[in-house]
Amino acid sequence: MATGRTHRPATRSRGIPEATVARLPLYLRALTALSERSVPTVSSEELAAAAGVNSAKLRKDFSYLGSYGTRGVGYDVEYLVYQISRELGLTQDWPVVIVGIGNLGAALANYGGFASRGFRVAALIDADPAMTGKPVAGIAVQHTDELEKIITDNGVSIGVIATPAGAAQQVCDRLVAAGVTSILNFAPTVLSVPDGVDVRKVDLSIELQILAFHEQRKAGEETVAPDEVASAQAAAQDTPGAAAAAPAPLAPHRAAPAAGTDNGRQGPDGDVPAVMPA
Amino acid sequence: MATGRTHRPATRSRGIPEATVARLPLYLRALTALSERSVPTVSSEELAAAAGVNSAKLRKDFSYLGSYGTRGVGYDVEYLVYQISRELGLTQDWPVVIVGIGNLGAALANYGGFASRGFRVAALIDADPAMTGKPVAGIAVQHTDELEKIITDNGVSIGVIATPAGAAQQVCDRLVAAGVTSILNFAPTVLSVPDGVDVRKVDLSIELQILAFHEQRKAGEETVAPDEVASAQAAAQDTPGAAAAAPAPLAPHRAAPAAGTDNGRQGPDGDVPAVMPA
DNA sequence: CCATCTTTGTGCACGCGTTCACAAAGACAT
DNA sequence: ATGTCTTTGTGAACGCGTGCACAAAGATGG
Repeated sequence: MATGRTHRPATRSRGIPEATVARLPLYLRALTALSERSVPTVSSEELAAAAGVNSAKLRKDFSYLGSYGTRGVGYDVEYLVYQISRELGLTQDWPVVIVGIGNLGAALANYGGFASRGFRVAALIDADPAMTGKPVAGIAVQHTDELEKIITDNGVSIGVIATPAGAAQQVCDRLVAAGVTSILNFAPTVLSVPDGVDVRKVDLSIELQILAFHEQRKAGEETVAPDEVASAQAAAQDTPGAAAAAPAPLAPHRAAPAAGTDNGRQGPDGDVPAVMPA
Repeated sequence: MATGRTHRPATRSRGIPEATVARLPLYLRALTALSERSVPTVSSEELAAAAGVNSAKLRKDFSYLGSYGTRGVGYDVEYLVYQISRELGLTQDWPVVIVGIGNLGAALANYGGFASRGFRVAALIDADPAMTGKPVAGIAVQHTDELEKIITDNGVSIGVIATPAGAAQQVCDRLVAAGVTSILNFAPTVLSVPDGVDVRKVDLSIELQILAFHEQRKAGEETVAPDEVASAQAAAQDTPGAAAAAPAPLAPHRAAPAAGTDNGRQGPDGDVPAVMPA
C-alpha cells in the first residue's frame, strides 16, 4: 500500500472513516469477481473471507454507507458494486497523468488496473526529449514543457509521479500549480504540498525494509527464548550473532561523534558494512 | 503504501509497535541524506520535518529503540543510522527473488532502492519460456521450474510477486513451500498463507481509488451538500426485494463500465480475471 | 399466522497509536 | 559551581479502529 497520506487531519467526511475507505476497493474487487460469476447475493461472511477481512468489520464498514443488506439473505452483489463505486467516485471518469516514463512509469502505463475502474491515462509526460513522441502503452509520450497545458486541457486532477527522487518535488509543485489536487507518489521523497492536496505514497524500498524487520525477528526467535528479556531490551536487541561486539548502546558518553569509527564497522556481523550507502 | 499485512495479530515483538516499524525506514532515509551532507547531529524537530512527521511521534518512536539522543543537542546522525539499520535487520544481506518479469517485474528489478539497502536480487523468475535466459537489469531470467532450487540454493526468505492475479496464489504457495517466509505482493489478489508468513501488499489500483474518493468529496464540497441523496437512497431502499428476482436495481450509469476501450475480454484488473477461491 | 432460522446492523469494550505537555538531563556560559 | 537554555524522553489523556456479542429484521416453512 502507499504509506500514509498527507494533511487532511480527520478525514471523516460526514461519516466514512479513513480505514473504511481504504477497504472499499478491496470489497469492490471481490464483488466484481462475484458479479462476473453471476452470483446474485453474498453474505458478509463469504465476502469477508474473499476480501481477507473480519466479517464484523465488513458489516460495520458497510453500515457507514447505509443499510444495503437484507437480513437473513445477505447483500445483492450488483447493487453493492454500484453503491461502493458511487461512494468511491468511480462512476465518473478520472483522467490521470503519469509523469516520469522510466521503467516504473511504463509499467504503470501498461497496468490494466487503471483503465478498468474509471481511470483513464490522459497523458504520459517525461523530461527526456528523447522520449517525446515515443509510444508507450499506445500513448505518445509528451515533454514536460507541455505539463501545464495538458493538465488544464484535460481537466486532470490526479497525477502520478514516477520520476527520480530529485525531480519529484519540482514536478509536484508544477502539478499542483496547474490544478492537480491528488497525487500518487512513487518517488522515494517526502513531498510537501499545500493544504487541500492529497498525497499518497507508494514506496517499494520501505515495504521491503518492513519485511526485513519481521524476517530478522523470526530468525532471532528460533535461537533465543523470546520471553521476558525486558531488561535486555534497552541494552541490546540485536541478533544473537551481532550482539557480541556492539558498542555499549546505552552509553550517553560518546560525546565525540565517532562517526564511522566504532559503530560504523560491525565486527562479527561482517557481511555488510553497517553504514548504508545511498 | 502497501495496504495492510496478513496474519500476525499483535505484531509487537516485545517492544516495537508496528506503526513505529513502518516509520523507521522513513527516518533512515532522511538520516542517510543528512549523513551524506556530513551533518553530525540533528534535533528531533529537524529530522521530523525532513521525514514529514510530528516531532513528538519521532521521539516516541526512537524511545522504543533506546535512549540514543543527547538532551540539549539532538541525535548523532551516524550512530542513529546504524542503530535503525540494525533494528530493521539491514546490517545483513537479504537475497530476494522477483517472480513475474513483466513490465512491473522489470521495473522492480531495475529499481535502485533495492540493492542500496541490503537487498540483493538473487534471481528473476518467469513462467514464460520465451523469457528464460533473457537478461533483465543485468540478470538472466530463470524459468519457474527452477523456483524451488533457486530458493533453497540461495537461502532466499523474501519473495516478490509481480505476476498476474491468476498466478499469484500458486506462486505464493510454491514460494512458501520452498522456505520463503516474507512476501511482497503486487498482484491484485488476497493471498492466503500459513501462520508465520508475512505478506505485505502493494496495490496501485487501490491507491488511485482512495484518491478518487477524496477527490470526489473535494469536488462535492464546493457545490452543494453532496450527501443526503435521500431520494436515491429511499428509492433504493425498497428495491432489494425485487432485486433477488430481477436483474437488480442498478443505477443508470455504467451498468457495464464500457468506459473507453477494452473490458470486453479482460478481467476487472486487466491482468487476469480474478477468480476468487470461495 | 406463528415459529424458527439465518444474517444483518450496532452498542460496547478494549487496545493501539497519536499528541500534548512537562520534568529531567545535559550543554554552555559566567 | 551555579544558572540558564536547549532538547530529549515519557506519563497521561484522547480518539480511532477492531472485534465481540446480541437484538432486530426479515426469510422460510408449517
